[in-house]
This record gives sequence, C-alpha cells and structure tokens, in this order.
Amino acid sequence: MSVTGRSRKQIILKEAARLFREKGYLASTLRELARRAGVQGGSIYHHFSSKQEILFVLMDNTMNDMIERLSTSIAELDSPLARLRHAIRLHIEYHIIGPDETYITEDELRNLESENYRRIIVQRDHYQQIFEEIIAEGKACLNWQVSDVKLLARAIIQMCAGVTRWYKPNDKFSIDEIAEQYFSLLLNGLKERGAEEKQTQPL
Amino acid sequence: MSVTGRSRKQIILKEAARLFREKGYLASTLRELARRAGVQGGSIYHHFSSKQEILFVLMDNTMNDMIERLSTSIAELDSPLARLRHAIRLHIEYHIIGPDETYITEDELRNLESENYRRIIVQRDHYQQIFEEIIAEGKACLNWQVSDVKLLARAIIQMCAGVTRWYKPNDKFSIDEIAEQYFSLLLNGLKERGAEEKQTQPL
DNA sequence: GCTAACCTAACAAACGTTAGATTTGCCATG
DNA sequence: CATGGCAAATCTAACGTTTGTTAGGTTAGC
Repeated sequence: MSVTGRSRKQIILKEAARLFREKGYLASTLRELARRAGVQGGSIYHHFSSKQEILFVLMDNTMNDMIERLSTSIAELDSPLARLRHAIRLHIEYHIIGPDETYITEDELRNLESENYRRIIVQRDHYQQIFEEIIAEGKACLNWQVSDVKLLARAIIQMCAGVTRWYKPNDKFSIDEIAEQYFSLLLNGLKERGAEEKQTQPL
Repeated sequence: MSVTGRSRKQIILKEAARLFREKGYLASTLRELARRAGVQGGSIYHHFSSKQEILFVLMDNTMNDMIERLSTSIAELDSPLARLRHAIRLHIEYHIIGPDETYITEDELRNLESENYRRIIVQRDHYQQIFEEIIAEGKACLNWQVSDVKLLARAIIQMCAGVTRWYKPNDKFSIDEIAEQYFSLLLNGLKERGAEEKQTQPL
C-alpha cells in the first residue's frame, strides 16, 4: 500500500504465517513470533488483541485474496475447459509456491474459535462454489460426465491441496507440470482414448 | 486378543484416538485423556512413557494394520482394475467410518518427534507403494495413460484422504457411492466416451 | 507376599496475557 | 527553527493457569 516499507503489523502477520506454517498454530509461541518480528513479547498486543486474532486475520485476508484472484482471472477465459485448467493451476500454485498464508488456510481451520470458524467456512464455501460453477458449465456445454457437481468440486480441491503434503522444492516436476498432469487426468481419466470399451465387471 | 475385555492400556489407546481426532494432539490434555479412560492423570505413565509415545504407538499400530489389510485384500483380486477400485474403496473407508486412528495417521504427522516421524514415513511410503504397483500394472497390462506413476498415486491418495475434510455422517452419499464415483472419475475422466476428439488448445 | 496397577500431590517449565513505564515520531505552536 | 506535548509504539516485568512429568504411597490380584 504505502511506499514506506511494511508496517510492523504487516511484518508480524508475515512472520506469523511463516511460523504457523512451520510449526503449526498451537505449537507456535508468541514469544518466538515476537523474536522473529524483531519485537518484544508483549508488544504484539498493541497490534492484535490475541493470538487467535492473528490467525483469523491471516486466514481472512488470504481467503478474500484467493477468491478475488480466482474469480477475476477465470472471468477472462471463455470455455469451461480453459477455466478448469486455470483454476487447477492456480489452486495448486496457491498451496505450494504461494505465500505461506494459503497453506495455513487449509490446515488450521480446526484451531479457529467458533465464531471465527464460521466466518472462514463461509469463504471456503464461496471458493468451492467457483469450482462448482465451472463444472456445472462444463456439464451443460461440453457434456462432461459428472454425476455430482459438489462431490467432484471437493475431490478436485482436495487432490490439488494435497500436493502440499508431499511436494518439496526441487521436485522433479514444476508446478505447471503437476497442474497439467492433474488437469489431463481429470479430463481424460486413465483409460486410453479410442480403446475398446471393455465392460468393467462389477466387483 | 484376549477374551477378558480390553486391557486398560488398550482403553487408553482407544480414548486417545478419539480425543486426538476431536481436538488434535497438541490441544489434547493427558488429564482429560485420563478422565475419559476412567483413570487418574499420573496413572497413564504406568502404561506409556510419554504423551508422544501414545501418539506414536497409535500411528504405528494403525499403519501396520492399514498396510496389511490393503495388501492381503487386493492379493485376491486378479485385475489392476479391480485392485484399484478396491484400494480406493478401502482408503476412503479408512478415513471416514474407519477407526479414529486412521484419521490421526494423516493429520498428526507434524507432531511426531524426528525419530518417530522417520519411522512412520517409512510405513506411509510403503502404503503408497502399493498404489504405485497397481497403477504400474494397469499401465503395463491395460495401457492406462499414466505419465508418472508416483505422482498419480499421490494424487489418488490425497483425493481420497481429503474426504475427511468435508464428509459428515448422514451425507447424501454413502462411502460406497463416493468411492465408486471417485473410481469412475479416475478411470474415465470428465470427457464423454466416444465423443469427438476436440483438440484442446494449449494455453 | 510380591508385583503390577493405580492414586495423590506436587514440581518446574512454558504459555497467553496484562499493567505500567519508557521511548519514538510527529505536529502544532512560539 | 526550536520546542513542547501528545499519542502511538515498544519495552519490561510479572501474574495466573495449564501442562507434561515425577516421586512416593496405596490398593488389588495371583
């Protein structure tokens, strides 16, 4: 926003994101957060009213950001195909090279107090809904084989977010390559195109 | 094992699984665990040397169980198709109706101390390898379109495990239905069978 | 009567949080 | 330009609670 470097409050938020990602919210100490932010323990309370508020502000900002960036960027694309590909690409990017904040958004839901939890869930549902709309459109326009839109949206989101659980920097694949393989898998499945339709035996 | 009901040690383990799943490992208190197990706080240390050991024993037992049940049950099936379907079914089942222990196995890895962590990771890799073998076999025998076996195995595992993050009892779908839809999606993808091969534009 | 199982009571450390003192940056005023 | 003052920012030091853990005594079962 301002030209004058980050404010201390923003520094604290950024360091909190790194710390929470590294150790988890509960295992993170305000004293260590203060140390990393170059400040004394009690000083944090001048910017935030509690440790919980830091987590909430972090997740709230990030969720708003994710939703806005996703919805505006797919608005420019004209086919459900291109939109789904882009959404997958962006979702994976969010959870890997993306700021630490997006990682936390997935993992620390459990540690939100009830009111905060409710508010973040609303946003998460909103985010998921964007995927649902893409899928519904593909079903209507491109005749995608989808038995349940919501179930599929969840499956895709979880599959992509799950990348965080195994991806390490310097992996043999780049983000783009992973995204492309996931997209291709979802679109085409495992079976070879044009192969004989072997009746799959039930059981 | 024995006919004489569960031993107290087993009760503690079972209650620990429930508690850890409900509140998470770090947020769970040994005093509350003791209360639920019908025992006084300090008594737990007669059965376990630390809180950490409870978590490890829990995950270790569960991992061994999951690996054994998966590998013996797919050994009876004769096609990669049937094996993949069964593996998906079992993996989803593990993470929903399955004992609380399997849930924890996914979620509490971060809270294992380094040596324990290393040992559980070995088992997790072993579990994943079973999926990789099924996929490799399908690629060789049924000409599945797979560009990277390991990547695909991870995608499947994460997608299925992710069910825990949204599934609630009394959901409109049963475990079987979810598993079948996931399996069908993986096999066939979104595109309609026999549809024209529209060249997907790179971009 | 011995051993495993369990209880009681406490300790030391770490934590989130708070209150009060101190410093810093800024701006109006002389 | 200097200066006084005010509010925001930060520091210091502590409090009260909770936590994992431990030591020693007590009970129960074979």
